[in-house]
Amino acid sequence: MASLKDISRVCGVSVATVSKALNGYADVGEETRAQIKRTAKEMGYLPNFSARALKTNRTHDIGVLFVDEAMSGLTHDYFSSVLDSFKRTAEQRGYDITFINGCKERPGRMSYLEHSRYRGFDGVVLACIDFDDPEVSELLKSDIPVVTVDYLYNNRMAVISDNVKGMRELLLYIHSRGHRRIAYIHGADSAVTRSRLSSFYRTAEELGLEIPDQYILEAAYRDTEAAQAATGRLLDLPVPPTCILYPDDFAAFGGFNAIRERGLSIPGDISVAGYDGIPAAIWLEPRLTTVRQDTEKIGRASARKLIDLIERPKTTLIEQLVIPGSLEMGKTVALLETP
Amino acid sequence: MASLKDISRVCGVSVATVSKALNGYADVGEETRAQIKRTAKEMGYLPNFSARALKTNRTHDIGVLFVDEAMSGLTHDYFSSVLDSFKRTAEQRGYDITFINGCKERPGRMSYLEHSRYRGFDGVVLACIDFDDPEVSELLKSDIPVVTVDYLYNNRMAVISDNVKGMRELLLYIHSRGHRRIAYIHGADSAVTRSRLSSFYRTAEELGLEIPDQYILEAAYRDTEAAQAATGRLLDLPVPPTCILYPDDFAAFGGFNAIRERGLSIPGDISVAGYDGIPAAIWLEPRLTTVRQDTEKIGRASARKLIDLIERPKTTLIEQLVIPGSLEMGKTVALLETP
DNA sequence: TGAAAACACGAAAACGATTAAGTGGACAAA
DNA sequence: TTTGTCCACTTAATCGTTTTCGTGTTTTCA
Repeated sequence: MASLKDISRVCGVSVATVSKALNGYADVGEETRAQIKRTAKEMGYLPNFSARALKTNRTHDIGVLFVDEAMSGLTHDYFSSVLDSFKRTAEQRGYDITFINGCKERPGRMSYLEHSRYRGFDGVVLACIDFDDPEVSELLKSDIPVVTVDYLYNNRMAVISDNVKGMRELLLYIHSRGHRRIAYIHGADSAVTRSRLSSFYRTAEELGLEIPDQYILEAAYRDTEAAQAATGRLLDLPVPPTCILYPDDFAAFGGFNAIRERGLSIPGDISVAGYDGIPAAIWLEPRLTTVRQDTEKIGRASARKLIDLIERPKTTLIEQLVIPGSLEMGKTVALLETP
Repeated sequence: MASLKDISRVCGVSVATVSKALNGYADVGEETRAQIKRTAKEMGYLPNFSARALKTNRTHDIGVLFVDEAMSGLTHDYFSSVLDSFKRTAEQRGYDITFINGCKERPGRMSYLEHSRYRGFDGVVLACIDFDDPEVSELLKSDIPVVTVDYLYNNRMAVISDNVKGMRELLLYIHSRGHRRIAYIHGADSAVTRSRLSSFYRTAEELGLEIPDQYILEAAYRDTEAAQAATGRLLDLPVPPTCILYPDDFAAFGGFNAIRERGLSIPGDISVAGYDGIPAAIWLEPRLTTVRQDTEKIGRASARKLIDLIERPKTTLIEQLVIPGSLEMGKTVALLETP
C-alpha cells in the first residue's frame, strides 16, 4: 500500500506537505497540490485508518449494542429495523458501524466499556432489554458519547418510542369500541414494559375501568408459546376478558392459536391487539390491530443526535426525543353493543 | 488512558518488557511479569487498537456487506438471520464486525474495496443480490480474504444455500400431491434466482411436466403487491395452474391476497408454496408450505471458513459449502385426485 | 576454571499519519 | 535599506504498539 512517504518521494516534497495537500490545508501551492493529488490517485493511495486514528484519537466509528433477551438483536424485527435506519444515516454522515462484542462466554473478553475504549469508538448507541446489566451501566456512566434507545438514563441522550401515548391510544380505541373487560399480557420487565404497563393502568383509571389482577399476566416478548398459555388462562377465567393486549405482534399470534384452539373466533368472541406493527403483521387474518412504532424515525434521530453529540459536544442539547407511533386499526377489535 | 509507557515508568522497566509481559512472551521474569500484570490492572490499562493494528497489520475486524435490492440487508429476514449467526461465531473467535459502507450517494465516498483496505479488514463477507455490481467484483478480485454467501466466484470461498435441492424437493413434493399444472413466480434475476429456476426446469423435465411459458413470471423478492398482480395474471389464464410457487414467503402472502380476492380458497382451489421459512411464516392460515433455509448453519459456516482463511491461508481449503434446507410441509398444497 | 548456554531485560526502529513550530525567500511598505 | 508580512514548504515530535537484535548477568557442565 502506497503511503504518504511514497508520494512524497515521488513528488520530491515532504510528507507533511503531502498530508496537507490531501487534507485541503491552505498553505500548499496550487501546482504542488495538483501534482500531489494526481500522483496519489495514480499510486492508488488510501489513507491508513489506524495511523490516522492513532494520531487524531478519532475513528469515525460508532459502536452499537443491540441486544435482546436472546442476545441477538439482529433477528428482532423492531431492533433490526431501528438499526437499519441508524446505519443508513450514520453512513451518510461518514461514520462506520461496528458491533460491540456481545459474546459473554469468551474467556478474557472485554466488558462493553473496555471494548468500546479499546476500539476507540467516537460514540455508542445502546438498545437492549436489559439496561440493568452492570456492564451497560458502566458504559452509561463513562465519558463516551452515548445515546440510548427506549431507555432513559440520568444525563444521557435518549430516543424513545412513545409507549405511553401508544398504549393510551390503543386502550382508548378499544374502550371506544365498547370493551370494558380488557386484559393485558405484558412482556418481561424492562423500561419499555414498565412504561406501557403504567400507561395502561393510568388510562384505565382515567376511563373508570376496573382491571382485575387476574387480567394482568406476563409472557416473554416474541414468545408465542408463552402468550398462548397465558391466553388459555385468561379464557378459563370465570369472567374472561372481551379483549386481550399482547406484548408484541408475535406474541399476539400465540393468542390467535389459543383462542382458535377453543373454537372461538376473532374478533367475534375475543378481541385481540398487538404492539410493534412489524411488516409481517399484515399476514394475520383478520388483520391485526396494533401500534406501529416508527423505527425509521427512531433510528434516524438516534444517529443524528449521537453524531451531533460527537461533533459538537458543547452546543448539542441533551434531551429525550420521544417518537410517536401510530395506531393501526386492524380487524381484531370487535365493535361491541354497549351493555 | 494508561499506555505501556505509563506502566513501564511505574514498574521501572522498559516498554518492550511490558509489552512482552502482557503478551505472554517467554523472556520475562516471573515476578516482573506478575508485577507488570498487576499494575496494568490497577491502572486500568487497555491496549490501543489502532496502534496495534498499525504495527501488526491485523485488525481482527471483519467487513460485512449485506445488501439487498433495497440496499438494506438488515430488515431482510433471511440476511439478518444469516448475519446474526455469522456475528455470533465471529465474536466467539475474537473478531469484530464492521459494516462496509453501503451508502452510494455520499460524495467522495470510497468503493467497497477502498473502504475495506482503508479499514484494514482482515477479511470480508459478501451477501447481496447484485453480485454484478462492478464494485463487488472489484472486491472479489482483490487479495482480501473473502467468503461469499449464495454466490459462486472463481477461486473464492462460498457458502451456498442449496437452492437446487430445495427447489427440487419442493417440486417433487408438489408433484407427488398430484399437481401437474405448476406455475412459478420467481424473483428478480440473481444467482439464487437462476439456480432455483434451473432446478425447477430440470426437475420438471425429469418428471415429464409440461411448463407453459405463461406459467413463469417474475416478481421482485418480498414484494407482495407484485406477487399479487402476477398471481392475478395466472388465475386469469384460460387454463390456470393448480399450484403456484413464489419467490419467498412474503411474496406468497401476496398470492394469498390475490387468490382470496377472487373468492377462491387455499388450498381447495389453488395451492401455494413459498421459500425461506421465516419465523412469521407460521402466521399464515393455512400454514404455508415452504423450504426453510438453514440460516444458522450458513452464517456459522461462513464465519468459520472466513476466519480459517484469515488465520491459516495455506492450509485452508477453498471450497463451496452447500448447506441444505428442509422442506416444511404446511397445509397450502392440496392433495389432488389423480386425474 | 572457563566456555557455552540460558535467562531477563533494554534500545531502538519501525508502522503511517497529523500538526505545531520553524525557515527561507519574495515582495511591499516605511 | 530596513522591517515586516505572506507564502510555500520542511523539520521533527508524537500517537502506542510490536519486534529484532543486542547486552549483561547468571547458570550449567565439561
